Amino acid sequence: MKERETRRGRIYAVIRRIPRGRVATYGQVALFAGLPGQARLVGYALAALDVDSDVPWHRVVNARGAISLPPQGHSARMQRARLEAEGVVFESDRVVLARHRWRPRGSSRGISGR
DNA sequence: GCAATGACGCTCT
DNA sequence: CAGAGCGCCATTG
Repeated sequence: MKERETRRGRIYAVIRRIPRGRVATYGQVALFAGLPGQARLVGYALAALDVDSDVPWHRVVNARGAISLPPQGHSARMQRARLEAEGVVFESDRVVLARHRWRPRGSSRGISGR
């Protein structure tokens, strides 16, 4: 499990460029990684992440803005705690994507700000 | 090599 | 707003 990490490496690279205090959805990461529609691959890549990874995986949430990991899970609590520590606001166990959605240059797609 | 599973997303009910 | 169904691809048994 080391070769063919191109796809995974690409995903990690995208996640690494997510600014602090901002969050991105799996679909977004997949899209910017060159894998449109393959949000599952992103989740799979994160699941295989090493504890020593310098990848801010906690900044990745699902399309609803909620943490995909089991709420009672240790990782889920850590993710939320870390996000809140960065200033991310939660609303009913969901991140306010309208306010914290990562917006890389060029992804305007005609948004009026919300 | 086939079958089942999984850190998801979108649409319909 | 919540729940169920279908699709897409990679990893594992």
